[in-house]
Parts: sequence; C-alpha cells; structure tokens
Amino acid sequence: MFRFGYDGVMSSVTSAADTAVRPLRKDAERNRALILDAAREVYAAQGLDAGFDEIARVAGVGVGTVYRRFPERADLVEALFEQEVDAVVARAEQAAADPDPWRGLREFLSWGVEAQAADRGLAQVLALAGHGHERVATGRERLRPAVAALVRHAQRAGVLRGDVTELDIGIAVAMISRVGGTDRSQLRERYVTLVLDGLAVRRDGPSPLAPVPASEDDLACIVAPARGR
Amino acid sequence: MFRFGYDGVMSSVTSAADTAVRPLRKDAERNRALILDAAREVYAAQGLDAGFDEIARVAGVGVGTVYRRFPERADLVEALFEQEVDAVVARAEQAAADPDPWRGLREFLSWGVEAQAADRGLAQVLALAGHGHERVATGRERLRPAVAALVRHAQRAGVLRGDVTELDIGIAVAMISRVGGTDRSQLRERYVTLVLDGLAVRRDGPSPLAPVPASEDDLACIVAPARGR
DNA sequence: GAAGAACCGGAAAGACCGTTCCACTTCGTA
DNA sequence: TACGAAGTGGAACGGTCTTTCCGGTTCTTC
Repeated sequence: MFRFGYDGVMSSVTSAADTAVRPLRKDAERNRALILDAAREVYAAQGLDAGFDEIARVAGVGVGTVYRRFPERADLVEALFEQEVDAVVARAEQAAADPDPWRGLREFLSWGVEAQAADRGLAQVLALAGHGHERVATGRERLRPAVAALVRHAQRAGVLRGDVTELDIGIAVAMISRVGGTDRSQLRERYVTLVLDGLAVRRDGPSPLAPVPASEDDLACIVAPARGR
Repeated sequence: MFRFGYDGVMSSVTSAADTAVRPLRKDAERNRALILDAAREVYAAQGLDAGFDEIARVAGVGVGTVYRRFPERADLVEALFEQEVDAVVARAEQAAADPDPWRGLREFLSWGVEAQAADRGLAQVLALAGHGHERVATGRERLRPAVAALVRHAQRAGVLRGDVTELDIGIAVAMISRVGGTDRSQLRERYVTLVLDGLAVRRDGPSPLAPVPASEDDLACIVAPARGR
C-alpha cells in the first residue's frame, strides 16, 4: 500500500527501503506524550483491557487522536512495555550485584511481586504469549539473562537450590503477585518468604523438583485469564 | 410485591410464611437440569462471566428460559457451587484421615490445584468475596474446618510448620492453580513441591513467617481480576 | 502571511452483549 | 378432549464499547 500524504515531498525513490519516518508535528508529538502518560496510568489501574476512550479522557485529547497515533492497540502497549522492562532489568542487575546473593534474590522477588501487584497492565504484558508480540518477546529475552545471572550467583554461593531456573523466578513473582489486593503487600511478603523457604538450600536438603521444562507460554495464563476463547 | 399467578390457587393465608414452592412442571424441571449441566460445562471452560446465551445454546433452550429459571445470575452460580463444595470438603476430610499427614496434605494440595486449574468457574466462585453471596460464604465456612483439621494433623505430627493456617493452604492452592495452561499439570506439580518445601518443618528450621492476618477477601483477588472498577 | 498538509475533537456508525417481552406451545387438570 | 396456566423461544431493545469519519483547526513551509 502507498500511503499518500505521509511522505510529504514526493520522493522519486520508490524502493521499499525508504522508510525514513518524518518527525511528528509539534502538537502531535506533545499529544503522543500525553497519551503515553495517560495510558501508563490507566493501564496500571485497570489492566490492559481499559478502553481507548478512558485513556483519551485522562490525556485530555479526543478518541480519534489516540487512534491516529496508535492505530494498533499493540503499538501503545508495547511502547509502554519497553520502558518498564528497562526498570525490571535494572533491578535484576542491581540485585545480582548484591554482595549477599540471597538478599539480592529476596529483594528482587519482593520488588517484582509488588511491581506487578501495583500495575495490572505490567503483569498482563509480561504474561503475554508470543503471538505476534515481537517487541514483548524481545523485551523478555532481554530480561531473561539478567534474572539468570541472579539465579546463577545465588546458586554458586550455595544458597539457592540447583534445580531452579530463571523461569521459576518469573513464575513465582507472577504467582505471588496475584495474592491479596493492592494494599496487602504484607501478606504477599509472607508468601515470598514461604516460597523462598522452598527455594533455599538447607542442611537436610529440599525435595527434588521434577524436571518439567517450563515454556514462556506458561507465564501467560497466570495473569491473562484466556479472554480469547 | 405480590406476584400474581404464582401461587396458583388463591390462598387466603397472606402471611409471609407461606413460601410453599410448588413443584415445577415436568418440562420446566427437565430444562432446569439441562441448564445446570450446560452451565457447569460452560463456566468450567470460560469462567463465571460467560454469557447466558452461551449456556442456553449448549443446553439447547432459549435464552429466555434460562432467565426465567434463574432470574438472578447468582442463583445459578450458587446452585452449582454447593455441589462442588461438597466434593472439596469430602476430599479434605479424606486427606485429613490419611495415616501419613504429610501425604494427605500433599494430595489435597495437588488435587485442589488441579481442580481449580481445570475449572475456572470453581476458582472464581471460591474466590468471591462475601458481598451478598451468603451461600458462597456458608460453603466456605463449611470448607474451612475441614482444611483446618488437615493442617492441625500435620502440625501435630510435627511435619508442618506451626505458623501456617488453613487460609494459607487455600491461598496456596489458588495461587498455584493459576500457573500454566490446562495441560500443564506437571508444571503446577513442580510448584506444589516447591511450596510444600517452604511449608515443611526441617531440622534447621524455616524462616519465621510474619504473622500477617489473612482475611477471606485476600483470596478474592487472585482469580477475580477486579472487573468492577 | 498565505497555502496546504497534518492534525484535532467528538459525533456518528457499527459490533456486541445482557435483558425483556410476547405470540405461540406444552402440560396438568377436569 | 378441552381449557387455562405455565412454560418456551427468539426477536427486539437498550446499553456499552470500539472504530471511523469529517468539518474545522493548527502547524510548517515558501
């Protein structure tokens, strides 16, 4: 398809490679930022299936503007997601750098649980299966080694059982984050402790875990209740 | 309000106590059963917010019939729920009777997790907060002592840590049941093991859990994603 | 500062879902 | 068998949410 009026100057180059994106007009750029801010707020509070009209209302723009700026719903979600993944990765790296690996792991778990408990949208995106969400998949691939490093450190230090993977940590975070309302962080902390007790190496050794391979998709169903039938 | 034509014969007794329910007509009774069966199936697959029209379709009746038989949505849900609670209570009692208390606990946990993973509706009803759902509350009150007995037995035998309550078990079941798709029971079993490791009494002792009091409502949010805003 | 492309808001159209309503059928009774 | 009450199906209604569309506005460029 050839989108008229989008390239501005008639380009004589007609190859598919001239995907030079011209900058948005000033007001459009401002609105884009307003929409992103509003979406962050609304998604955090209501989850990903909040309506565009609500976002438009909070942003103070018309619905049409939201649709023009983000023709695909996924564009908006993924734009937000990439910023959030940065924060999670940073936190994982910080945790991995802790001189006390167990404390690092514990803090990452607690923080992740609260982050997802406070932001329904984040939890849902993180759980999105790969179906056409390349940017989400990429983000998660970026997250994975950071958590893996955290796991490896704790295991090398002999405090984390060896049969635990970085996916276990991700699943544990998502699982525990569903406990209680927004204000029940103390309760969630209880289960963080409980699960960590199960994850810890003890003198009399934990029961061996069956080596069931977990796939990325297993994360999906914890939060996203399979709305598509 | 006085509902005409419902009492059939004009009763001279007008006190509120004459709640004699006349039996349904034969075809109505048959449809009622069809609807209950269909609802069980649909709710299990799609969760409680499945539409009445879907239930009607599966039952092979018109939507109107469903509405007439179950004017309140809750009537249908709770009618099903009571049957299901019976099964859970039975299972808990069976587990508590196991000569090996730890095995009993483990089997109850595994079974409960799979039951809720296979039946989205069950998980959602069990998690319903008390708001006007007296029958659900009653059912859960019936469930509670059964699980408490299970917990007590394991604690008396010295295999379950003393700071664990029956609500912890309920929350653990709900939490773990959210992991993976319907077909990932092996994965869920992994987390059952993990959580049980955290729950077990070990020679070098588990970390103390903070005594955060859990309320019934804390169960609610694990499964029911706060659809009401 | 004038022309015109890009952009805006919000009304209108469309899809969807829960609920009600009523012309017709089935059942129980006499 | 015949009558009336009880029950039935599904069309129609009203509400909500998503998306499109267009007359008017704002920005950029020359």
